Amino acid sequence: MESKDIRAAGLKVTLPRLKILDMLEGSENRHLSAEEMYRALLEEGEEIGLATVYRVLTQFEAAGLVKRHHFEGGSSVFELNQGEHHDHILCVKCGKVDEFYDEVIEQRQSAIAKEKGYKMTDHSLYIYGECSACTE
Amino acid sequence: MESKDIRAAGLKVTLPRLKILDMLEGSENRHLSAEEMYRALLEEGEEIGLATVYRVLTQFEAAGLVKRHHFEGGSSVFELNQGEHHDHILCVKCGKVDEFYDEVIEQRQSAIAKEKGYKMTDHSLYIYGECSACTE
DNA sequence: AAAAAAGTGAGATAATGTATCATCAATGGT
DNA sequence: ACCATTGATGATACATTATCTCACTTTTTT
Repeated sequence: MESKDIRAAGLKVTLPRLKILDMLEGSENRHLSAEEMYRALLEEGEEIGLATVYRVLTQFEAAGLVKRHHFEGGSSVFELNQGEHHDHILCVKCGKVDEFYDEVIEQRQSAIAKEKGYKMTDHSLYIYGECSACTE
Repeated sequence: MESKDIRAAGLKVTLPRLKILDMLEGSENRHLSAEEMYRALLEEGEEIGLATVYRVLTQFEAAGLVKRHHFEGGSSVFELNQGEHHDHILCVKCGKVDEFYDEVIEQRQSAIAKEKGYKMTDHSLYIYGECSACTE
């Protein structure tokens, strides 16, 4: 019952918000763009405007429910924020996205920020390449 | 004499191209957006169109003369590609950009790509934070 | 159930970047 | 140095992604 999460974010529980959360939880693809969600909702027969999708995702992001990523060359994608921080590696051919977490990299990043006199608030690391399926 | 570089890229040596290269070489700020360069050129009295700035920068990028970066939240910025690869750490308040290179991170990235079955072609790492000047 | 508060959808608008095309300039052979 | 060829330019139209506006609707509160 994800309506709890919505309420906890200080937002009213509305149909668009429930549908969007459902979609992020239920989808095969953990990383969806606003446009993709909008089209999928249309196909389900929901009458939800694109502006609403963007608006809701931005609110969810502010509330920490989802994470927004700017992958190279395209639109932003969103994924459920389920605790664990991770970075992304993606295939430039087929668009496949994998996740990883590397403690060494995390530590080096903190060390670098400190060394340069920055109070780190965020970081983004994307590795681009060709996945095994596309290389063959 | 940077006209050599332009010629080596298979491009004709034209005034817009020279001016843009000059600007990238001479600027205090190593990281400039197309729009910034366009406005600076206007102020210098050059009659160079914005489309030309974008076109030339894209060609320079293809030729390996410049690197394009997509920092969070804004437009792309360009910097001269002077050999050494490096990553960026930037201040979310004042926009300051610092560069760094960390061998450990580079190695871990390669290792992760291999581990996940990707042939790595590129990667981007941005650390965001507040610089020492802005923290006070 | 009514009032107050917040959310919604359609379309306008913004921001960034690319494509088109008539005109103009740089290069290379003479 | 001239001129033909090839490529480059600038103005503007267009494309894409995302946000803003506002009349109307839905939630929530009372």
